[in-house]
Amino acid sequence: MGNITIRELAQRLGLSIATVSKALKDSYEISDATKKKIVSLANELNYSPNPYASSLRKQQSKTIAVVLPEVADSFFSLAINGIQEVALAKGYHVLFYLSHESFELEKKAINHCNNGRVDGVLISVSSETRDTAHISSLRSKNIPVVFFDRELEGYAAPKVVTNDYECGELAAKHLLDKGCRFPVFLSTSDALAICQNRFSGFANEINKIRNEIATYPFIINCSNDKNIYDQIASILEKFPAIDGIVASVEKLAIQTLLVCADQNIPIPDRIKVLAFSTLETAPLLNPSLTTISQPAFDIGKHSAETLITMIEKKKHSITNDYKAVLPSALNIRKSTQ
Amino acid sequence: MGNITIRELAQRLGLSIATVSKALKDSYEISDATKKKIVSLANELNYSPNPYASSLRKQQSKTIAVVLPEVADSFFSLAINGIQEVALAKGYHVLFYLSHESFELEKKAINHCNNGRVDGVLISVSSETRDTAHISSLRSKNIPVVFFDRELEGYAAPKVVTNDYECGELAAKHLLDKGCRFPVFLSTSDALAICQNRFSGFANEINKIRNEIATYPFIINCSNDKNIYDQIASILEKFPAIDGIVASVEKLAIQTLLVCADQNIPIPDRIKVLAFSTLETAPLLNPSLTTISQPAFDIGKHSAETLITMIEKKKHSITNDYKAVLPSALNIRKSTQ
DNA sequence: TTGTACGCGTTATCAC
DNA sequence: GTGATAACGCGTACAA
Repeated sequence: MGNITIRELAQRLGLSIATVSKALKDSYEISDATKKKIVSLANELNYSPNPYASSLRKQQSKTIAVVLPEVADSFFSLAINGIQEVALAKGYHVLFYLSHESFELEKKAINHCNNGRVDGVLISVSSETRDTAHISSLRSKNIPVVFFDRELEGYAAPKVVTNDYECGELAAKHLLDKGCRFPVFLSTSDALAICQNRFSGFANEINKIRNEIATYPFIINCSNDKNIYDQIASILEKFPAIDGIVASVEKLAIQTLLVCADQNIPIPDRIKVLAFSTLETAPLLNPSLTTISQPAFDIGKHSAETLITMIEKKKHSITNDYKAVLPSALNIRKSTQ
Repeated sequence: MGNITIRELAQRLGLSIATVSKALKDSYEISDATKKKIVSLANELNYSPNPYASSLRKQQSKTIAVVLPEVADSFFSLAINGIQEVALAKGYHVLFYLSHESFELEKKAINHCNNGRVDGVLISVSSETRDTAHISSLRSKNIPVVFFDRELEGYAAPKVVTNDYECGELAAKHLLDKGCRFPVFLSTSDALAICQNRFSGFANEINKIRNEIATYPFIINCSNDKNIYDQIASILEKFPAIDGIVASVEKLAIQTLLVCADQNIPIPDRIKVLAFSTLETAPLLNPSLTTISQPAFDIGKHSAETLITMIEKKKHSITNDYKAVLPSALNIRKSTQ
């Protein structure tokens, strides 16, 4: 509205629009004297260039989109911090879209990115996501995409992840070491690469001693977001032999602990619990929670750096098979003693 | 780039740009026949209008900014969910800026909003914020601002908050009830209205019985973000009489619990702890944590609704003295038994 | 019912 | 060193 424009500056100073524009960008073509006049008036009037006019002209928005399932989750909120740090440093703005684990919402979000609104997209896919057409459509418009954490197996794009397979092994080993005979892996989706990989590592270890172990479910999918609590409760009832749980994501961990608390299932005495999580309160829980903690901040940071490199270098530097693997750490606490 | 434009659609169909534009908006001026042709081609080519061109022309961006101190905090992450829900429903995009409790970063963020980039701003101020000039500058450009949770006392703008004063009273009453003689209030900033109000209520209760109580610090500011842990540790050392703590924000609560755990200070036996917090793990902590939990989601939701109402109704409906107060709840758990 | 033409605020090219 | 002017893609008076 009452916004001050470059044209107005020009008129007030009796100069041309072009001169003002150049002066504000400190072009060598403009004399120091007029530069000074222009800049000082601009400051005085608190002039700020209209970003959308500029975007339209330059065909770039200096904006990236971040599409993720949830923000009320310690992993994602830390990752966001990393993303924001890079964005701030490089002069990018950040648009957020939450999928809430819904494929439809994710598609909708991606479609908002298809028209010049953003220069690139950072995505951690929903647990429902199987199809990749929506993401391919970004590529067809030359909008770079980087996956972080929750990638899409088989889709060729740069990815920043953690060493999920090894951590799955580590989790299983730890539980077996601590005497578990019937550990089970709680998955949040059979399509997510992070779950698949974490489980593969887990299963690999379990299989080494499988003949010792009776048949019971190694993996259980808690897909429907609504009643995770009930699902976990019924699992524990149905398979009383279960003496170890690996929660593949934070939400499953918290619900597991709630179920055990409500049903007076002693941890670690009857069931040992290990969670993939960056929960800050893990050491304060009752009992303190053994976790495999991802380098969330660094994953966010590195993925944003990767994306911006692609945007600015026009993808020559980073290829679609680029994959950064940042290691997680096992933090042993009382829930698995 | 290879982006498909309205002009291209027009050329392919041998129509004018105006016709296409109108048809895509389902204008009554265009015949059904040509509408159909246009829409089907648009779909086929996956046409999506350039939002920045549209913003420029319409002088509105359908975008709001959210400026807040932190996202790795359960209150803010839940509030974000509320904001996003409304934004999605009303067709707005959301740009996030984190201040990390820094006034400079907050100013920088606000300055990005000063030029047509956003139609309105939702803000929860940093703990360093005292000056209001940066926010006034938004108003001078007719960009509506709504405060949520962390408002600025004395600055006339719509606000969505919780009943901080009453909750401060409630906190004090509860601790006194449970036998505390020397409860202390941990504040994160002496300038934040939420801290002032929570403390005022707290102090009001304490003062009722003040003559019974020796002199000790009723309120302590943990301002510097870096070493909150150390600050709390030294407070507890310096004032061993302290037998109750009210943590005014989540970060202070967690650090308090960590200090007590490390120093083997038994909760609630030696010190009772109550936190303003929406921590999902509060019931799972050791001991479970008594909280005053804010309606974070609803605060986010209502503030976004308020902002969008102002944007669309051009402020006639909502005045600067608008203030919505959503009540918090006391959840009594073991940390204060 | 459709088309012409202009402007939103910038940037970039080219002429002076 | 400075100034016209043409885009960028869209929306909308106003003609036709």
